[in-house]
Amino acid sequence: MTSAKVQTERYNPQAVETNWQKVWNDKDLFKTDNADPREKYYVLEMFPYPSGRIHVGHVRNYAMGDVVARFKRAKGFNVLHPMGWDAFGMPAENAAMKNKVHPKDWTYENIASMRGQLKSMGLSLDWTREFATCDVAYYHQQQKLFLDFLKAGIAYRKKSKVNWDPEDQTVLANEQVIDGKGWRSGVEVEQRELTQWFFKITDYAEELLKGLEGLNRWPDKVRLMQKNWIGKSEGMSVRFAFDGEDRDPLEIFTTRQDTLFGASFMALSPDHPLSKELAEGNTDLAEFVAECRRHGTSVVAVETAEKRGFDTGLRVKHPLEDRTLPVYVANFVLMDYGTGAIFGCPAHDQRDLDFANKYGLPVTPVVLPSDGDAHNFKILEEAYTGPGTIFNSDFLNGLSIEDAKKTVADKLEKAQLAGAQQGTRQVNYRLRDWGISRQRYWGCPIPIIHCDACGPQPVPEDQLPVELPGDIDFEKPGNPLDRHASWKHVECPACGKDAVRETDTMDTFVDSSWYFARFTAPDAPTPTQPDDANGWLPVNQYIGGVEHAILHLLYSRFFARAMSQCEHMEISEPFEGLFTQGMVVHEAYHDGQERIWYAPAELRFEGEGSDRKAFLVDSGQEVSIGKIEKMSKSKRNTVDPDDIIRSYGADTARWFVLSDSPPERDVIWTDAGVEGAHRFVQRVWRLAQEVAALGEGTSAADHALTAIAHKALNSIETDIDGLRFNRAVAQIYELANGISSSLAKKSDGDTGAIRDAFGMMLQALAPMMPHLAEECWAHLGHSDLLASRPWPTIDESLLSEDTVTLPVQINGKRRAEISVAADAAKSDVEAAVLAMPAVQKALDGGAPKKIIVVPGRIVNVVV
RNA sequence: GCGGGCGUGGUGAAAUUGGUAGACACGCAAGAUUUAGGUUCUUGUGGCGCAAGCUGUGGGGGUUCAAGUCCCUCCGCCCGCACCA
Repeated sequence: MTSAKVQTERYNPQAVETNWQKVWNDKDLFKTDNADPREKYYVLEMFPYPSGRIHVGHVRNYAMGDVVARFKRAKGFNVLHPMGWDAFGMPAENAAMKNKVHPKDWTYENIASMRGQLKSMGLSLDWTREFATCDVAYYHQQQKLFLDFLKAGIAYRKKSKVNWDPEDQTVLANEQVIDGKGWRSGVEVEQRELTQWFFKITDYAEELLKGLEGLNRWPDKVRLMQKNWIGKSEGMSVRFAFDGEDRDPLEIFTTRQDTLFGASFMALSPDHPLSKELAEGNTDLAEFVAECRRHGTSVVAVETAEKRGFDTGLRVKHPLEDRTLPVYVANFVLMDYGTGAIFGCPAHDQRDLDFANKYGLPVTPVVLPSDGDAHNFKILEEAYTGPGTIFNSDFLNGLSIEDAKKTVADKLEKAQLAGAQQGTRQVNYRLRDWGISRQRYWGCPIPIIHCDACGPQPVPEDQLPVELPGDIDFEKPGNPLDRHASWKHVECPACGKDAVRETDTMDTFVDSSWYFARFTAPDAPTPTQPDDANGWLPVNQYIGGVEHAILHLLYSRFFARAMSQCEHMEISEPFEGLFTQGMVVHEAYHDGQERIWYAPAELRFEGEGSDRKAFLVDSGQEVSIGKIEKMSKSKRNTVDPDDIIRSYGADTARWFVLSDSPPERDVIWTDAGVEGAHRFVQRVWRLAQEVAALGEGTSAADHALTAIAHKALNSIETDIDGLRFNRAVAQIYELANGISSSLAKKSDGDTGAIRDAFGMMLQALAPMMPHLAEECWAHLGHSDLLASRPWPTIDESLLSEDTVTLPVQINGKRRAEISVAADAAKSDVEAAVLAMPAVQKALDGGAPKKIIVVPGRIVNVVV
């Protein structure tokens, strides 16, 4: 140890962080100017629901976004990095019912405290663009959008089956129904027919599907999930004429028209109009239909349900041969897919086979596997769904499945031309229209007035916004808007007679389907102002949790198209790049039966590894250390970011969530990890003081440390661009190690190189630990702000070495190394390698069988 | 059931996409500094072995001069969808 010890003081994050936050804020450093001519870059994290407190998942999400924002700013982009609040929704109403606080007050108070928490993280956000979706100005625009959609035929009303919670007296979304029971009330959910507002997302099914192909900066996983959700299947609709009945033909949808000769029955959904009609005159059938309805929704019921049916006695004619098929009502046929009716081909569909076996219907195989024997191929308990050749099928015999599908489709379509109405090619999607009506108070009112004489009328534009009333009571269950004494009673805008407002509000997913567009124009009178939106959209980098892979992201993609159709903007995709980050998880502690859960702060720990034990601090009682799982209030395994920021500072928290774990993977929160992160903060500060104490020195451009710094910055740049923050962090550690060892053995003349390398390290650090970097930068005597400094220019000439060390393998095992010029010819390398003693020894006087030289990589000698 | 992903030291993980497996960090061990603890610094740290060396990326097999990476197969874990005709 040759260097004189520099007396260092400890870094005090609390004072330093608030100071720099104030400096940045006073200079409006992160306020975005739409007129700025530089290239635009829009980075957005999924905006939070104002639950009251931020959690470490938010910290991770916003830290990642902030790294990108600060880095892109340093790279010279005009960056938009805004923040807002997804503020409508049930929790506010639940709080109102429980604590007698108005949802509005509850929400805005939560926003105020969460805003304070986010500000303490030192995020480079443009706070002037902040809004909450419950702001009247925001939902005003949303109501206008709704009316535009209505005019364009994108919004419509229809009767539909919904999940109705009789306790809470509201409609529940499918994901709010758990095992057939309401997620909040725990009461058995009923199926009700209600008239609801829908968005015609199905009109965009094909576009939404095609658009996925172009989203190459989205995770494959999310694209695949959306593809499956849209669920395109190509087949045909086939019409079966009734035998001896004067009825319209029975229309079914199939993707397997090639197996038509194997058909042995028809099956209707219990909800099919024909089932309902027949049930009216048949009490047994009516009973069967009612029973089917009682089952249905819950996952368990579906899994275990036996295939059951009811023979209606009706018969239809087979479209391709001279025979008839019985028509059943069956519990496994869904009304809301296809036409609600199917033809059953037991040999090649497991459900149909189970059904046929139960009711003694014929099972005729028509697809023969390549190793099958046409005379002995039998289907007993397991349907054959694999590839093969068509047989037992008249004119289709010998064709492949694909050719048979085509032949049948052609034939039935031709028959249709001839007036026989037999079939048409058809594409079906699993995707359904989006029902947006919710019987709730705390949401965006649907701007419609119902008049007995004129029907539903849009609220005229000059009467917008339809504001939520402030005086509201939550004493009784049901929709408070509907109960309100005066709010809903209005005049019909068309005829002036007494009429009532629509009292349903919109699904909160509507609010989050276009908020990214609202950020682009801070004071826009229209939703987006096309000029601004078009310059900023699509969002260049969107970051959020994978739990929104389907609904939110699909709805937003739909909105981008629908809003473009209504001329609010001109884009099809809202998010050019998407990154789904992993969760922050933590051990959970319980009483052994997972009934009582304990917070980490209540416990002390003893031992290591498998001997590790946890005890209650108060009583000393031992508790069980449970699984590492998602932080949740109910399991009490949450960590409050405020505590971390108060004791270690925001930079430590940011550094911890960016380190170690790849950002798409879950990260385990541990105290040791946080302390490790904090030690690095202190170490950087010590380095800053030691470097500052060096004083000015001459810069030696050819110093080894200079090359290390340029290489590090170069790969950090690539890593941040690819959102591989954990690798960028590792690079910074290596650079810090390089600087430390140069300091330890410094000689006169190095000081300039050390100062320069440390400065570069601070610039690399700035996107991740902005306060610390800024403080160190100022400590080195700089008068400008690091936060507004451009990213350093990388000297390309320092990135490559003149000589490289190549591993030398003999028969694929590493036996030696050799130093050669980086641009050495293959033959020279070969000669040098062959002259090596280790190689000579291995060759034992002979010649090598083969020698492989991969320039800059490796040499392998095969003997 | 269908679809997708993953499996690397005591731990979190790297590996330029077929080219030195374990970068970086945590932990651990030994030593130094400190009044003590923490901090800090140095050295070591996949396993076996005194060593030369051998071995090693869930198991087995294959392709290749060369496999964590590609192919086949089995095992285990995770996620999504789920009677979608």
